[in-house]
Amino acid sequence: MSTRGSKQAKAAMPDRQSRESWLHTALQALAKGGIDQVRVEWLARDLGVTKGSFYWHFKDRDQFLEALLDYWAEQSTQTVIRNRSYPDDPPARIRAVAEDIVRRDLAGMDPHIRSWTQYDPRRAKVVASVDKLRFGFLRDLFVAAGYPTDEAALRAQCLYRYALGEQFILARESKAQRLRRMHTQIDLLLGP
Amino acid sequence: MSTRGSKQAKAAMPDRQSRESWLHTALQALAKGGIDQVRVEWLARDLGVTKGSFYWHFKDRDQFLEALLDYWAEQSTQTVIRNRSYPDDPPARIRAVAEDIVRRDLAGMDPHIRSWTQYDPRRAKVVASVDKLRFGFLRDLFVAAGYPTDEAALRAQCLYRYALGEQFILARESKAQRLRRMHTQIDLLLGP
DNA sequence: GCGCATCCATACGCTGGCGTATGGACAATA
DNA sequence: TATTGTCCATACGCCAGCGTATGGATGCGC
Repeated sequence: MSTRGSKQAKAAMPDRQSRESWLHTALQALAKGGIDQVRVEWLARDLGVTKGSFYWHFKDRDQFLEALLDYWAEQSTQTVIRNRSYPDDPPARIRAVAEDIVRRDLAGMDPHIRSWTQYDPRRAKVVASVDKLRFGFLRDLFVAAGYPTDEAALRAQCLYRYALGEQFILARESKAQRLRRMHTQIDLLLGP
Repeated sequence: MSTRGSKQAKAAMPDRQSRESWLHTALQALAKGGIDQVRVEWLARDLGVTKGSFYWHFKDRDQFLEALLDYWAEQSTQTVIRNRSYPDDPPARIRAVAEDIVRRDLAGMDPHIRSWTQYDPRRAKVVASVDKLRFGFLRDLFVAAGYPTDEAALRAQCLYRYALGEQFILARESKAQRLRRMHTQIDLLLGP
């Protein structure tokens, strides 16, 4: 889809570089104020350039927003997949992953993403695929912890929805509180 | 704050009536497309009137949005409080309430509300108060089911966050599936 | 040097949605 | 009937943000 390379596969860097910086800045803006904080001229100001750059890299705002959603999806899935030395003991592993979810405010933009995409089928599809991948990851953790697939799926769904809901509620609570609750929540899921 | 009555407390109806119809229509719009679907002229078209009416009832859009949030809070809390003949058996009661939460798409606008208000302290406060009330309601249900206060609070928080997360994910799943999962989720919470 | 491609600056037109000004339409009261 | 208050229609000014047109600036190949 993004074949802007002119001739061979020589150096696609200079283009992609700046293209990605637009997307990155846009994600920052989205995270802190929702989709209507993503304005071409505001991003340009943040980047220290003008709209001219934007309209060279992207056709228009709509196409940019599509790219932005894909970019978010890529970032999100990568963050899940990149398992950076979690413990081996399954329960401890689950706890570590959950802590990670809370710590990274990376997830803090989920509300905005979902509010933005919820009733647009094309966009909702992208979010759904991210959910699917995240959920699969969690479910495998519970499977590794010894639960049969159905039970594991159930508990993973519970945890995933809990984590999602968690982000939406507080916004004004300490991370310590969130972590504590998350732990007790996981204990509940790992118990019976 | 809304002292528009000119003389006595005779009939505040004609005014408030139309005022509320604006708010009601705005909530509809908000529910299906987020806060930037709430445009003065669009609401006017939906209502079959013109902006003239709007600016008679409200000072400007900002003040209207404030009123809208209050209106949402009122609706939400009323919906929770109005316990319309739930069963007496605590577990069954919890199940019934949870089903109610799923059935009414009333809750479907939570994502939009939260995305809209999340990083505005004044508005977040309103949402927090609604959360508090809803949560208290749920916690009391678990207390009634025999759990000590702490345990009850924990499980209520779990359920509340679960229910919240639930709304954000699907948007394209059948209600039957949602209900089934909600039930199994509650069984998990009522178990140990 | 020249030509060509990449990337951005400047300046402008255009539209959508906010807010205002003003004047009806209608009902109630006197 | 005249008056007053409530509610809405019409018409306009205004501006923020999108998109475009055009012309540098810079770097690379030859």
